[in-house]
Amino acid sequence: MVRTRFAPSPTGYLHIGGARTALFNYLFTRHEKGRMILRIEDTDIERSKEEYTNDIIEGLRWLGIDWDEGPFFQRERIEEYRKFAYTLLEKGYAYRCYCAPQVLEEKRERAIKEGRKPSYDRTCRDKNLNYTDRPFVIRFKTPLTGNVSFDDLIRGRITFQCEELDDLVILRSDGTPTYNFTVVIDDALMGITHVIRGDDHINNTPRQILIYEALGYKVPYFAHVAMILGKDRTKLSKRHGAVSILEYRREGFLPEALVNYIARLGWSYGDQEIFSKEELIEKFELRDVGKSPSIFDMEKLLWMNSHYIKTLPIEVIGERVRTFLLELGIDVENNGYLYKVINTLRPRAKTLKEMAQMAYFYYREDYQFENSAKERFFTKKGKDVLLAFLEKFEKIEEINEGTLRTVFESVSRELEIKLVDAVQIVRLAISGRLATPGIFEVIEILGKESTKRRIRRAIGEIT
RNA sequence: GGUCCCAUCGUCUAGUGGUUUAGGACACCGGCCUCUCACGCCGGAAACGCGAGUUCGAAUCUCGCUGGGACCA
Repeated sequence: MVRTRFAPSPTGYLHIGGARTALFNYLFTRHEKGRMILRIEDTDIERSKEEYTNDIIEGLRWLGIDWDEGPFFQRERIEEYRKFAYTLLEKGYAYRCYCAPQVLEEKRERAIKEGRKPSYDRTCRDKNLNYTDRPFVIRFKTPLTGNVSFDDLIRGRITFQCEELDDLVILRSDGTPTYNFTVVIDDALMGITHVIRGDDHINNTPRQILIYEALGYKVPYFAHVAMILGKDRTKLSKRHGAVSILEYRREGFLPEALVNYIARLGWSYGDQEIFSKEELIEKFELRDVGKSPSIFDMEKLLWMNSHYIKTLPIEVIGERVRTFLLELGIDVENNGYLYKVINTLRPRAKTLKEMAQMAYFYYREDYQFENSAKERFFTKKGKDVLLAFLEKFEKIEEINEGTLRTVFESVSRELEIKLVDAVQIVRLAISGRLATPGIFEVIEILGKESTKRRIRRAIGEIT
């Protein structure tokens, strides 16, 4: 049975890159009908924060990426790692190293100056030292010769020469285990069969394989996914805008859009662009994941988001846009009126936040009139147009496109202005803006009384 | 600096030796629709990093170079 894990360090928010790694793990696992584990790698006490852990978990939940076991916290497992470090020591796969940090630092600097590789010179490797009164680290005994290779599920065979690897520290002098060690212990103990992670870990892989072998555990399959880069082609970081995935939620993105977008970043299925989650699970294969890094493109994400705004069931959009209306101080029911409003806004809004802003005038009559538009249309002539419109509008029995069109046409004919100008003046009066959904549908939705009040208010604005 | 990875339109990518005048999508440009803004529809511009080799034939295989990235220091 396939077992995977997503193992973030809570030293930062869940960003696009992490979310994609999680998604690929999730899609692969569900496709294979396996089990996915969430493990929080919080051994770096200095930099790990609970705030980040919460952000990661909430981000995953929001995206609909669920897991089967965990979250497990490495901080609670320190004793376990320590035990295994000593096991390696006893079996002769590791040794105590008493080299003082300052001495190591001096040697390193000298090596760099002389143009040699600054790796540990293995002073303590074969001395079998065991002083109890002096601080020491435990180092892994890397083979001096030979090579380590593995068949990456995305990249094919990757080989490293052992000479290039030095004897890495697995347990620090304060008794805390190091990253490359804890990962192996956990992946082995948790029965992980497929490690899907960012390709920034490729260089760690040979060291980890050596530890698996020393411990006698089966080496899992590895799949290294290329990084997601910012516009400047460097690793995505705080400089590139929205940090946490939850920031996208705040900005009015839909999780469906984000999941779809992220999935297509580095993975493809012919020419298809739009995938539901079920479809992704059905079609996702590691062999279709690309090898080259990709650049995050906000424009395409926005397009994807507007696609889902247009196509998701209206009740779903209604429920979600309510949050954003509430932020504008508008508390609404998820009912028929909202649905009418949404239907006019769907083709226009790229985000839910934008949709809420556009919807403001449908719910409130205290909207501001756009300044430049006011200057252009709220003139003496404009006032006449509004007065004429109001007079005719009050007389019509039923509000529909036909009757409204007649009103606009006669107003423009009588005052000798273009139809478009009559429409724009009324549009500005009833919404405060010059770009809105079609004027007829807007008036139909607002209703006769509200429309009249709005027109009168606008007339009052004109001096 | 060392190691490792990567390389098709600006961006995401299809393409696995001939079906390719290299396809789709975003963005961009033009047109249509039209009460504004959008949506939609139609059309356009836009790429195989360079150089050798293998082959009858290479975007596709091999090597080198160049460029980019990551990790370690």
